[in-house]
Amino acid sequence: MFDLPEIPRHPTMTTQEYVHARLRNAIMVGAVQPESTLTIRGLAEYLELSPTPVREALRRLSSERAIELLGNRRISIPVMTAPRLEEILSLRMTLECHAARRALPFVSEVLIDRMREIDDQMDDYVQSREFDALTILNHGFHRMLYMANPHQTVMPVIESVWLQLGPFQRQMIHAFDQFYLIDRHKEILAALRRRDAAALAQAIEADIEDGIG
Amino acid sequence: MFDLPEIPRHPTMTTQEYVHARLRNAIMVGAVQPESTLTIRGLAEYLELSPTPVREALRRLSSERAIELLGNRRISIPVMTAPRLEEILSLRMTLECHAARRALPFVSEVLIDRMREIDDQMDDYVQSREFDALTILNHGFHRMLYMANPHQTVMPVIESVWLQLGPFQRQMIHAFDQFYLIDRHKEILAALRRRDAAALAQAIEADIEDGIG
DNA sequence: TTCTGCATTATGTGATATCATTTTCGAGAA
DNA sequence: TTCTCGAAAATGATATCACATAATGCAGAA
Repeated sequence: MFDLPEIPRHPTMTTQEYVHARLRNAIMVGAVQPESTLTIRGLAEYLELSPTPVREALRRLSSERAIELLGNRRISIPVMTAPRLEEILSLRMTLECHAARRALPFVSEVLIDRMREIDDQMDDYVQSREFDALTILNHGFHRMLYMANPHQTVMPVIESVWLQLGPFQRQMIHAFDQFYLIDRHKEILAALRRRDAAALAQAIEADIEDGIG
Repeated sequence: MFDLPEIPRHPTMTTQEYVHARLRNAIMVGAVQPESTLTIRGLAEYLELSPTPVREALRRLSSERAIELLGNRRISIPVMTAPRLEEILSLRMTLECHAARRALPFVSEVLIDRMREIDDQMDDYVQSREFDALTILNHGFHRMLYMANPHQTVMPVIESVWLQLGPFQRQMIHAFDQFYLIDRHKEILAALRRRDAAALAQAIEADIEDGIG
């Protein structure tokens, strides 16, 4: 019925945080099918814990627009339509360009090197065809840039957009040739080294655009 | 201790939804002081209901970044600093310009007329100095424009940003002369009538900029 | 076979109980 | 007076329970 990839649970985590993180990860990498029927009690039984923390985790995911809590006892992954996909990708471009532009003044050579390391790791995962790990690394690559801005407030919003694109992650990442994505990352790194805001925005837009396939 | 403005409760609302709506409204109009100490049980007692729905509402508000659930049993309104305020306002400009640009093709004369009606109402509330209602109406004015886009996905994000600015709403709205805000609305309406995207974005940026005071 | 009611089951919501931790606050020491 | 320590109270997290309601499935009719 469910197949939620396991994630490590740190001892400091509350049960609700663990459920949230596990569901979030599953949705993000596209492991939850849009047509799967979710119930609070069903998930609680699957995870072997009480409904209370599950309900709280689901409510949070609903606020992050990863799922929809319909009034009639149905929980669903939002249905994707062509206009909605276009809308979300457009929002993603706007947000990530905004974040990149405002992070640029805080970007150091050390940071660029660390981003390049992630990109190198991604090349390996492309070889071994570990797509879920690839998705996580791709997000990590972008996150590292945007988080350079110590005052940033946009990161949670971007994460929410990534979540909304999650159910299509596997389709996109399978259907599409990965080399484009990687090349765009190289363009992003080059723009960062030159501290070229315009080129950076253009590279990020192209990177996101490629995701459409 | 608390003073949460009452709101109507529709019979279809769950308790959790009611608590969320009431707290959200209170934060949005700036009725919750940043230094006020919130507890789940304290709020539950004040609202005369059990802690369960209160905790769920608080978690949702935390996901919307209206409040922060600190690990050590403290719930707080995020502290505002000058760089954070600048960051949030910058994000608000980016988001609302994006939303406006993408709503413009769907804007009708009827919609513009309805926006003008809200603006007229605002003039009245300025006279009677009903600032909380003015805040709600101002949001309604903007929301009506952005929601014209039937596929929009950005509105919840903008609402989240409004929430984060909530604790400073009363300060801003008191300290600042309202006529600027109203004038900017007139500029927005004029740009809409001309279907002038550039002027629209400029007017919205100016409207948000004025909020700084 | 297909549709319609109705009894059964499943589900979400909210209240309550319990437990581990943190906070609070006062007594005694410095 | 101010600081330290520990007992008492408060708090958050989770499990469980009760209730209303929605979904399900089966029996009988068409």
